[in-house]
Amino acid sequence: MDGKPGLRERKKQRTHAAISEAAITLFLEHGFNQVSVAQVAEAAEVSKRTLFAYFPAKEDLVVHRLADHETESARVVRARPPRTTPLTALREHFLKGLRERDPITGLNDHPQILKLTRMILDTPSLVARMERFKAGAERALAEALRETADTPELTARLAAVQIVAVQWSLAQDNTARVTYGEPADERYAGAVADAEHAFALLANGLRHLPPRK
Amino acid sequence: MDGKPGLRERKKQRTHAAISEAAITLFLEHGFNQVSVAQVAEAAEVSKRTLFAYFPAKEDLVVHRLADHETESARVVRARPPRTTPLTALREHFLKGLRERDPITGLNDHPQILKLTRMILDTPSLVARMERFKAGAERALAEALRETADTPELTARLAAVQIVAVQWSLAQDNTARVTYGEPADERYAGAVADAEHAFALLANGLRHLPPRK
DNA sequence: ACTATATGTATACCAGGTGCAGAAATCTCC
DNA sequence: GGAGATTTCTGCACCTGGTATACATATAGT
Repeated sequence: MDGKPGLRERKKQRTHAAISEAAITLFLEHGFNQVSVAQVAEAAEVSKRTLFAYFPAKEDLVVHRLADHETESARVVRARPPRTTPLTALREHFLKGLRERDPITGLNDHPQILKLTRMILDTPSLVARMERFKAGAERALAEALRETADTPELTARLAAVQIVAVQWSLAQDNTARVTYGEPADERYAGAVADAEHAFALLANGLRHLPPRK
Repeated sequence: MDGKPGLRERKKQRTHAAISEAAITLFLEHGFNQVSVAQVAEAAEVSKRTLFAYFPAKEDLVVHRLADHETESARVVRARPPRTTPLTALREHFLKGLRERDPITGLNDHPQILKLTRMILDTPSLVARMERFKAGAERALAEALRETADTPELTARLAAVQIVAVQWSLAQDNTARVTYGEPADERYAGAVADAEHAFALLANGLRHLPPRK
């Protein structure tokens, strides 16, 4: 598909990677707010102006790595096997993520990833930036539902926001526990049980929330 | 409860109101990003530093008016009549909001409110600020569910994020349509139908999303 | 009226982000 | 392989949101 990326293209990729690496290294060492973009630029041997040509905002130096995940749920729904409901496919995919300790599930305690996760959660501007990913994920998933599940627009959007919110909530819970010190392997069983519970709730609805006596 | 607010207290309230008013006026006239906080401070006849003593960030000049709504769902759940499920109480409350054209439902086309809404939705940093309200609403609602519905922690959190996400989605839809030019009174019937559908989905679950053939 | 305290101001400063003019590298075509 | 067009990088000045410091003013309580 791409026999010769061209020198220019390769150089761009290398610069992009260099900036990102320098940024993550510095951020992990001193904290996001303690490092200025000027310092990152200097460490990457690039001008501040160039840095902003590659990354539109300081926060993107960190979160651009999660860009692929934005459309992950949508892709899973589109690629689901025949006779499988979207929810089933998404549940299976999430459980697979837990098994594989995919950082997106929050169930990963490798020190590097743990530290990065903690930094993100402790930095309001980074959390805000993550929320925008959530919005993107909702849009993409709604689109996938509409197209592959013959679902009316409104239903697709409502289902999408519920699903994304629940996945996010599960991941946050795992992250919180692992961050608190619980080893991922110990948390695994509980994480699976919680995920099953969550997807069951999603499937069966909230009508069983008890009334006031 | 407060017989004598005291001169100091009253002055503070007046300053607060003056700054907020000056800000909204200027923002509506020229746009959020086109007006600097320095200009707002000058219009309110206050120093920049004082402005930041009253409002922690520029965005708060706009969104502080919605602060009350943050715990609205939680209050509704706590105050629900006997033998009423949380979901029923929330549905009734939302429908009442539609009837009364509560701006929080998106179903309000008064020019002032419409313009303000449009401005918020068109300004990324303001949208981000709104997301933080959403998070607060989720926490408060989860707490209310846990306490008044005898629901385990996880279930309460999951239910809360779903409910808040759906309400938000409904409001956004209404806002989009009204912003697009549809009069609120014309939209009303559709908004009610959509809300009923959304709460039914919330109650009954997503298990009926069709499989891939 | 007098003093402790809360509130406001002026000024200087920092960091993220952008606009601009020109230098340097890359590509293209001969 | 070199000349010119094009893209990318750079340095610099500049704007804005937000904070620190040090000082002035107004209020509250006696």
